[in-house]
Amino acid sequence: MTRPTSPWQVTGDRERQRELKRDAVIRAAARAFRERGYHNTSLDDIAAVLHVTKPTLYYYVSNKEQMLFECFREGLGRVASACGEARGTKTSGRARLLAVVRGYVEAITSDFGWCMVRAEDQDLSPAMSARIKELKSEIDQEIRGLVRLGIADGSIGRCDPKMAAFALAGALNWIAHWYRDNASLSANEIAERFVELFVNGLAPRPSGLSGKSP
Amino acid sequence: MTRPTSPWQVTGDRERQRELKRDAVIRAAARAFRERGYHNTSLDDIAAVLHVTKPTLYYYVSNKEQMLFECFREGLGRVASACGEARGTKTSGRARLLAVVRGYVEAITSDFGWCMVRAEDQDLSPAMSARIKELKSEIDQEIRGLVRLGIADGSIGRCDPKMAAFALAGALNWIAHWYRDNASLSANEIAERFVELFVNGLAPRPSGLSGKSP
DNA sequence: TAGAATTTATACCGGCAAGTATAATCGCAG
DNA sequence: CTGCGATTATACTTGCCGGTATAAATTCTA
Repeated sequence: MTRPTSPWQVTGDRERQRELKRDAVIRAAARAFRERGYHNTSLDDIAAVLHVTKPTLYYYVSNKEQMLFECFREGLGRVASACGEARGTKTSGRARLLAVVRGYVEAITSDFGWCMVRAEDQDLSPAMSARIKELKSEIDQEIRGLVRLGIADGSIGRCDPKMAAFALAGALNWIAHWYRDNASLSANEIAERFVELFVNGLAPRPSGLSGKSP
Repeated sequence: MTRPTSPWQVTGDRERQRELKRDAVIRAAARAFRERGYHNTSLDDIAAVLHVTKPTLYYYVSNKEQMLFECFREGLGRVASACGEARGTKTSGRARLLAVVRGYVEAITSDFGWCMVRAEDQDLSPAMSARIKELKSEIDQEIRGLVRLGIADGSIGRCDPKMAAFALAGALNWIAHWYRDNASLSANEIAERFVELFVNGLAPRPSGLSGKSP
């Protein structure tokens, strides 16, 4: 019911262009939000970065709130797909958890890291807010599941999966507060150290059997 | 140079009243911010909770920004004093760290927990923002110091103190995101589990010598 | 090259909320 | 009860910013 008959699919190039521009808008928004915060960023600011004017933004996005939503989604989506990949592999619970951690750090240090964790879902409409909560909850459940799996297969010691998931996610999310692009550590290095820390804990280990079980 | 001569100190009751009311304003602000976020909270909202009107608030506080600042300070101050107490005791680095964790959880689950970690210092004037950063940095340094101390005295295993402090603080700060007053776990229980987790790590331990060294 | 669709800009509206005169009250000392 | 400081309320101004009506420019198709 759009476009009568023959040239149903446009040049294809036009659509691609549009998509790219839309992505650029979302990206610019994400960066601006990270730097100044959601409420301290005006649409004019975002437009200026792109050398465009405000109405142009509205051509690609329906309103400011939706920009935030898309940023949320982009970031969370990356973590979710890391979870998905981990589920594919058939290694131990601990190994899978570590894979997720790597993907998580990657996502959190991206442009969308800020939105992912520091943006307030209060700033979203109830419907969008609910959707975000849902996505976050899925990730949380995924992590808890991996911890439980690890406990079951013996690759992780006994602990409260819920608390472990909270602590791990908290430590990871917090990276968004202190990470800077020019940081001394790369995303991967950070992931390695976090893994080391969470696996071995702070207590001194009787050296030798540090942590390479299943 | 205020109040000529004799009754320098007023009734004392008057001053006390004022102080109490001011505290009530800050508290109300903290609660409102936590529920709706800083930018979604109007001064009229805060005033309404106190059954007062907006100008009354200005009698106790110079502007909205200062309210946020005071909330920040209150929360951070509590953590700082936990650090101070820990420094008093002469126990192992690990024991002191655990004491700090308890105080930290207490602070983060208070009314000021939200402001402490989720409020954006972007919303503060450069001067105030700088002051907050300073306070946060002091706490961070304190924690790193305890980790180093623990490593030195053998109560903590070898690790990167900076990363350990980041991970620990992150996990703790994140509590502000999920903690609800009616939660099943009390602040103290949360602290215990976190300590257990961070001390022992996720890897299974050869049972027996779990973690009660110096 | 006509003209339709797509893309962008100019110029405006409206509302909300921070902050502020100004004046009315309240409570206590004399 | 009287007058002065401390406290609170009424009613307003002001600026910002999200959102939009409208028209111009650009690009593709035929």
